[in-house]
Parts: sequence; C-alpha cells; structure tokens
Amino acid sequence: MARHYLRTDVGIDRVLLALEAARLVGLDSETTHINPREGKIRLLQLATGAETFVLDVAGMSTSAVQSLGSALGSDDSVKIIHNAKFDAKMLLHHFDIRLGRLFDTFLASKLVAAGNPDERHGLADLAARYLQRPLDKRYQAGDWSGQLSEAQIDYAATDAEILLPLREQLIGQIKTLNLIDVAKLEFDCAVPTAEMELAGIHFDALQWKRHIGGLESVKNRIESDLVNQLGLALENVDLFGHPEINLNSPPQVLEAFHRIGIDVRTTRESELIEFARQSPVVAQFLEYRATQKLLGTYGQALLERIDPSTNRIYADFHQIGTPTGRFSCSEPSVQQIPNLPEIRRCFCAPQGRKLAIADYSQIELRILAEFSQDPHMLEAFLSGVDLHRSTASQMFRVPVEEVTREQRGAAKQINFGLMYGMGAGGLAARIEVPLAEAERLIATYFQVYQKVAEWLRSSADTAVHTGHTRTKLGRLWRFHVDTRNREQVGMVQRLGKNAPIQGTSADILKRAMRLVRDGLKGLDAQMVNCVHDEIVLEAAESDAEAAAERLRREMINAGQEILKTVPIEVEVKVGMDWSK
DNA sequence: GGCACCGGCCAC
DNA sequence: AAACGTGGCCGGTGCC
Repeated sequence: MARHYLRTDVGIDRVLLALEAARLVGLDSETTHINPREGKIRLLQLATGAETFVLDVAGMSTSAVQSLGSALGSDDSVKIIHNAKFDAKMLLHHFDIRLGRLFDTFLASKLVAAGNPDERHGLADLAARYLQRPLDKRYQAGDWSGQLSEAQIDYAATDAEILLPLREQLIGQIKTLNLIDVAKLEFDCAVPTAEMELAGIHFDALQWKRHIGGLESVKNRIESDLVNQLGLALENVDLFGHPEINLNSPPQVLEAFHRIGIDVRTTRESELIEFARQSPVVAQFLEYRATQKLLGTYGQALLERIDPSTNRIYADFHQIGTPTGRFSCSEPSVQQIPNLPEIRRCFCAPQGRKLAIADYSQIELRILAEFSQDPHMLEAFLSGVDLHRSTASQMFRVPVEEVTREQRGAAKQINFGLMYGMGAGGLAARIEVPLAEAERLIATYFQVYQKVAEWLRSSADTAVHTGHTRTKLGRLWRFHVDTRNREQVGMVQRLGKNAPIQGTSADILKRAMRLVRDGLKGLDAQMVNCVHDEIVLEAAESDAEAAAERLRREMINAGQEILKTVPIEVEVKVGMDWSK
C-alpha cells in the first residue's frame, strides 16, 4: 500500500482525486490537544485501501485542507473513523468541514459488545480482538507539536489503514447479531453529537454566583445550629470545648441521631422525612443536606467549567453511555442539572438569541403501549386524555372527572413503577398503603391493562431464558444469568421489562437528533443539550420560532418512524432560558 | 497522594 | 432491611 506524506499544499489535488474515487476512506487525526478549542490538528491521515495520505497540516494552508471538504462531507463514500465525534469536532472547528456518511468503529464495537462492561474499545483493543494484530499506541498521547519522527508518521498512517479491515470484521459481527439498523442510527448521530458538544451551552455566571452566595449563607446559618445540637449529642468537643461533628459524614450524623433518640437505620432523606415532622433538628439537617448537595455538586463545579472566552459550558456526551443505549454525560453532566427554576435559569441564551426546549410527552409509556398493544392503553393515548387520570378512573371505577388527587397519584406510581419492574412492596412504600392494598391495586391495574401485564411477564421471561433484551430497533443487551441465583434472576426480570422501553426511548431520541440537525439547515439554530427525552436548541431570536417548529416536527417524525401505532406528542417552548 | 468503595442524591 | 431501571458526582473513609 503506497503511503504519501504531504508537508505542504503540493499534491493536495491528487489527494482530493483519490478521495473522490474511493468508496471507503479510513480517517484519523493526530492533534496537539484533545480539546478542539485548545489544540490543533497536526496530522490528518486518509487511507483509501490503495493509498494512504498523511497530511502534515502544520505546513499547509487552511484552504488546501478545506478543499478536501467536499469529499469528506459527501455521502458517496463512507468515512471510517474510530470515535468520529473527536475528529468531527476538530474538522468542524478548525476547517468548517462537516463529515458525511460514517462508519464509527468505536460505536460499532460498543454495539457488538452488547453491554459487556469488561470489553475495552480503544483502537488497539479492537485491532487485537478483531484482527489479532498488536497495535502500538505509545505515540497516542505524545507530542504532536514539534518535529515529527518517522516512527510517528508510520504510527499515524497505520491507525488510518487499520480502520478498513476493522470495518470488515465489525460488519460481520453487526450482521450476525442483527444490529444493522441500530448501527446506522448510531453512526448518523455521531456528527450531530459532535456539533452539540462543540457548541456548548451558554451559562450566566453572575446570576449563578448570586444564587450560590445566598445558599452559602443559608448553609452557614443552619450549620452552626446543627453542629451545636448534634455535636453536643456526640459529646465530641475540640480543644476549646466547642462541639464538633462533620455533618457530611453519615456515620457521625447517624450516631448523633441515635443519641438524641431518633431511631433510624440510615440518614437518607426517605427515612428521615417522617421524623422531620416532630423533630426540628431532623428537619434542619435535611435542609442542610439539600443545600450542601447544591453547593457541593453544582456550586463551584459549574463555575469551573465555564470557558471565560465564550461564557459557555462544554460537556462530554457519551453516545452509548449505558447498555440500554442511553447517552450519559460528564464533566459536567448537563443531564442532571437540578430541575429548579433558580438553577435552570442560569442556562440561558446569550444576547440576541433564544432557547427552544422540546420534550416527548410520556414517551416510555407510549413505548409500553406500542410493545404490548394493549387496547386500553392505546385508546388512552389515541384519544388524548390524561393517561394517569384515565388509569385511575378505570382502577377505582369512578368517572374520570371524579378521580381524586390521591387516586391519580397512585395510578401514576403504578404506571411508572411497573416499567421498572416494581413489586407490591415498592408500591406500598411509595404511596403509603399496606402491602395487601398495594397487591390489590396492582391486580386491579392488570385487570384493566391485561396485555400490559402479559407483555411485562413475557418480556421478563424472555430476558431470563435468552439472556438478552432488544429495543425496537434491535439494540442488544446481553447478560449471563445464573438461573440458580434468585437475586440475579430478579434483576434480569426487571431489566427485561425496563431495558427495551428505556432503550427504545434512546433509539427515538438519537433518530430525532439526526433529523433535527438536518432539519435546521438554513436556520441560525443549533442543538446545545439533550436529556433522554428532551432536546434544547439555541437559535437567533429571528429564527427561534421557526427552529422550534422544525424541532417539534422532526422529533415527532423520529417517534413515528419507530412507533407505528401509538401517537407521539412533543411539547415545545421558546424562552430566554432553560427553566420551565 | 492516588485509588476504590460507599452512602447519598441529582437527572430522566 | 429494603422495596423499581439507567447514569454521574460529591464527601467521607480506608487502603496502599
């Protein structure tokens, strides 16, 4: 295989011709930093199978690299990339190149691993696993900014070349495991995810500082009170006789509670909450916890994540972050920002722009209706009534308009809980009724929704017998079950009920991300966050309403592609910030 | 000082 | 004692 090393613009036209003629292109890059805003692309490697081009971007003009954009952005050839999100961000940020059709070996490997947490997915791991070939990764995190050695260039070329045979092997696995549809879904989602990460989300640091300042003073006030009371109970004093206790230490707090006659087994909120009614100390402690949680997890952490040159927060989205297929997110996880107006308000549009927020209405229950084909649940969604109210009306045999708050609440708990594999014990605790009453409620529920009961049972059975679950698009999660281990069987039964539902919801969101991204073409609008059943856009003020409508339309289209019988509803709103 | 684990709690 | 699924992150704790 001929290798060509380009140090200047000379010969770039030949590279373009080769790319245009190729059906498959292995692509990799070496960069001076993993963050596109802090580092540049040093090398761009392109392997067609016949030839490999290593471009030393440092010696080339921007326009020469950009001239490859037509071939790299085209859907005529497939760009094979390991973790395309990374290269897509670099190419977009530095050269305004948007990658076209993809085969992502990283995502493919994760799909094939089917939730096995022991499988690693680095390029070298894949080369060893699928090609029985060792791959030297010693240069990966090396210095790509100065004079490059011949070994570095060779290493770089090999990384791109190996992607072609790797794709062959992974395609074999994907076909064998029936993962073709979900693989395409994931590959199509990689560039939208890259664009979302690169955009980041605008954050109002001043407003946030004011808010956490207020929380600090609340915390300090409660803290001294609590240390006096609980520290005294512990008979723990410092050198000067002042009571001492670490309120962030559950064992210390538990011990103190025992000494003042609060008989709890743990210090978790759900257990302390009933004591809080009689005991001001317990109530105050819960307030301390809530404040400490906000300050500890979000307070300073979010401020440190702001890029001062853009006033934006750039999170890391993990496209296949969970075995069910959901995204996870980290550094920071903008998927778990507390749903409090004072906090969400700080995630806002910059001057002259707006946010459009859209979320699927009860998507998981709609998926349950689709899977089970339960006529009553389908009917509820088709007629557009409030599902929990309608459920309560049938369970308690009262007219819809006479359903009480408690009855609707109980119905809601059952609707949601059953999807997680909840039992009567769990329901009893949640809605505070005796076990027998909870059992009766579930039995009545299943009399109404008989096919839901059937589906949940058979889904759990299938998971135990086959050792795997699948989503509507065929995403696979495999687990080995020791059928003699009751706890394990119970877990797999719950996963059997939940994983297809949670995973199908992820399928729908990922399809939506692609459709929304394509559908926004021509508008000044961009995805900036997604949270399992919700997509957030930032748009120019003048484009915000149009963007919101396309967002809604494409999310519904995605839902309808995957769910055939149940209607999809998306609630969308345009505003200055992320608060509801 | 780094690492793993745990209790606890945020999101969906 | 828990008791329903998926994550990430915090501070405390104990180990090397």
